[in-house]
Amino acid sequence: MLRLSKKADYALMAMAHLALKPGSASAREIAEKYEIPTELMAKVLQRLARHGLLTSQQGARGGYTLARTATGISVADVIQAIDGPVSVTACSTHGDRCGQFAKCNVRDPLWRISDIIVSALSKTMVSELANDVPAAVERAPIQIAAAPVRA
Amino acid sequence: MLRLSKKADYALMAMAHLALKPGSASAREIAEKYEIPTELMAKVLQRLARHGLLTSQQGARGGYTLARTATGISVADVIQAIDGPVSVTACSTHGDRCGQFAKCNVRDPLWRISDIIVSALSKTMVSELANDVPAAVERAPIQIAAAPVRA
DNA sequence: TAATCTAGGACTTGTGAGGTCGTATATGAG
DNA sequence: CTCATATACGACCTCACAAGTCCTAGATTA
Ligand code: SF4
Ligand code: SF4
Repeated sequence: MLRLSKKADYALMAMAHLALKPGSASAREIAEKYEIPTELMAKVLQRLARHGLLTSQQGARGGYTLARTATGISVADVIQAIDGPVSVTACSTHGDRCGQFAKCNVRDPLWRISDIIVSALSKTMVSELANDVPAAVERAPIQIAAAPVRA
Repeated sequence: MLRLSKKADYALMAMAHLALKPGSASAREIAEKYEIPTELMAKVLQRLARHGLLTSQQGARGGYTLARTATGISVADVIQAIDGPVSVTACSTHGDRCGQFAKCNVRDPLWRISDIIVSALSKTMVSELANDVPAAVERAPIQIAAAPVRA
């Protein structure tokens, strides 16, 4: 439960890889290194590129590069590029009202929890994935009202 | 993505309902009130009872009651009772090692995020779901190291 | 012009969530 | 006593979606 998709997982691995590696890397290269199905990795990278997180270079000797610096891309960015908006409840996105929407008694509290999660994802940058922070020493506390992140 | 299951959702609604209502309530009663499939609601409640979050009374005029006070049950308790341990990654539980486990470069950072999420869920009590806190005024900040909550 | 790469749609497969059914058992009311 | 109303629980069905495959087109370089 609350698990993120494999594609998103792959995406994060690729981003972390690109954050370290200078220059560009091809889909095949990354896929083989992490034992990810090549075609699937390609698709994931394409999506990241389409969402402006990566820049792509076509043709032989082509590949992908981070579009911004690794400190400027959050894992929330990556996840949302792959899986769409993060939503804890079925009702959170647009008018996706589940059958219980009208009578629901837990909607607001759950949205608040959702904000905490999105906030946590937004504050963790790809750079932190790459050079895995040694000990999470003194990180900024997550404040509830700190996330105006909703879609 | 990162959505919680419908069953968990139903469970939280039921818990919030029971937190308000004095005495006990039957599965059918709750199911009808929130337009939840009766048989499914029953199953969810049974599971909550088996995990010690509810006490059940069989037979006519039977039903369910909160086993503890609403301030003593967290939404993490409820979710875990229904869906098992909260895990952001496929590898988080026991030896559920996905194919990439060996070469994975994002495992640790993701677990840290997972801890933040679990922490948020553990700090929100069923009582807060019930009488939806007026404005989330001054809540304790979520600290990263604050969650020794793993399984 | 052949090899290598991205781009992207169409397709197949597998899994698990959501929901249903059937049956056994407990219990109070009439 | 027995009937209506509950919980208890396993087996089953169904269907959407995640994960993965395949195929074709177009860019780039050696
Ligand atoms: S049950 Fe309530 S919280 Fe869950 S999806 Fe429906 S409206 Fe949203
Ligand atoms: S890819 Fe890494 S983080 Fe994701 S499940 Fe596998 S081991 Fe865990």
